[in-house]
Amino acid sequence: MKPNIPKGTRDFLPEEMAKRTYLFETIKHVFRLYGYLPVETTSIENIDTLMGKYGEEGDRLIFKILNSGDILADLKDKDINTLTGKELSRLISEKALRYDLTVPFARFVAMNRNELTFPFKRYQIQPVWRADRPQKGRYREFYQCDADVIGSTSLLNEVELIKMIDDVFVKLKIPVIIKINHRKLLMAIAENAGILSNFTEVITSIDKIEKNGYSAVKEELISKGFTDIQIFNLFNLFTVGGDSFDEQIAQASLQIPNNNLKLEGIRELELIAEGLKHSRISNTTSFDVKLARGLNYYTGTIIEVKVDSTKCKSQFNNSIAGGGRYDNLTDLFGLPGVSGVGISFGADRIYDVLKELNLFPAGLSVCTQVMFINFGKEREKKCLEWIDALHKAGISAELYPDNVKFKKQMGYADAKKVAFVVFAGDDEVAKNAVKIKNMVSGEENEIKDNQITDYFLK
RNA sequence: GUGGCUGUAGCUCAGAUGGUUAGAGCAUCAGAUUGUGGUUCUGAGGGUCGUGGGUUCGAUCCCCAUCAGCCACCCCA
Repeated sequence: MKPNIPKGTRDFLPEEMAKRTYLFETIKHVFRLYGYLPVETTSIENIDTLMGKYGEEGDRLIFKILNSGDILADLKDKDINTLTGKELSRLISEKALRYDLTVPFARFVAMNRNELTFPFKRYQIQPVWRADRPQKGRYREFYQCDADVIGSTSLLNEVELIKMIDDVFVKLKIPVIIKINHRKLLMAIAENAGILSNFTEVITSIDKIEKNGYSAVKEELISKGFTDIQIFNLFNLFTVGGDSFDEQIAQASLQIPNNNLKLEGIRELELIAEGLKHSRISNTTSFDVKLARGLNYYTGTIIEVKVDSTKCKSQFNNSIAGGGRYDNLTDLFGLPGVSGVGISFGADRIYDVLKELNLFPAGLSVCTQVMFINFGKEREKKCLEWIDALHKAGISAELYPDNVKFKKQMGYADAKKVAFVVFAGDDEVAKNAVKIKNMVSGEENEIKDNQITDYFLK
């Protein structure tokens, strides 16, 4: 059969793995620096854990796992023709691949509440799966790198997470814009426009203003059944200007009529702005009333990160990190009153940007330091002893496994970018010596065979 | 789920108004070079031209269908 992998998935070669490891280690380093602890959760979740948490579109994109066994036997009492697609799907699929790391984490917290000390700060780096149609910067299997604080309503957490985003992208040398908004402000706007009851519908439309413009979004809202006057009232509140984060919040505060939601939202944003002032953020932070984010579970601060195309020549337009506060997620798993806030780095998209901008440091791939040429059965034994000594000294070394012609062995060393090749053939052994060749300079040195380890430790 | 573009060697791509045996570069393997790689030279292997059907004396090329990939929308990391 032809070897193939499902669309939207990828294998990684050693060279790519070296770069991915660099990326993951950079992010992990920041997570640890701020006191976040690692956890992992299962790849497979019960389907009920995931369904209904992400919105209608999210549900559609969940990868479902077909029940094992004879599916028809399980259905024998049901009339397939009277079932809806949804009902049928429930009967033949009880498990699914995780769609993100946040919802499984909420489930994890609710399950392990007695083992955890709150506020609990965790990081998690694992793949997630989405049954989306792949395209540029969009994969069906990709890694998320999440950091969340759960069990604390303090806005210091928001400040910390934004600072962590900044730290990561400073380290990676990617200029970014960190966009910030607040769901309560959006709700206040929706309330003032008299459309709060359709909030989630409005949200997804608002999110498109930045990309598609007001007129396109207006059309969409009309098709969703909103009236001209409602849309007018809605858009009227979206004309916030101002240069700095502070000014933008102040302007929004003037623009949006007072109600409880608005006052809370503004107050929280002001506290975050205050905290950020003392956090020495390098990248641009920007308040954006039009930022909405499609995930259902956010209730407070929302954050989205994009490449700052004014400061680099990146064409990458997708968000590369995102996050926000969710007040009721653990509630769905029987643990009420525990608020959480978190961020998620999209490792694969960040990888694409690093590649596009040529920002990977040189010399990332780790390779064998020393390779011994295989001169046959008699000579192998001594090589194994020398290699053992090198390994004990922490130097990576290997013996070519077959006694084949040198061209082949040297070609292997060359392709694998081995730094040094050691010759211990008849000529050298007669003198209790070995010849060491530097594969970069081509220079060769003959040394006593009891000094091999010292030579490489130098 | 909706729309557009593309399928020729392991990879990147040529190709002819429809006409014998479908090419190149890179990669692979072998030899020049039985104790020296990255350079060079020589040679070799590798293709049911995505799949199925139609038009035709004849299709890799034209038509239809189908599958796959890419891109955009939707949504998101």
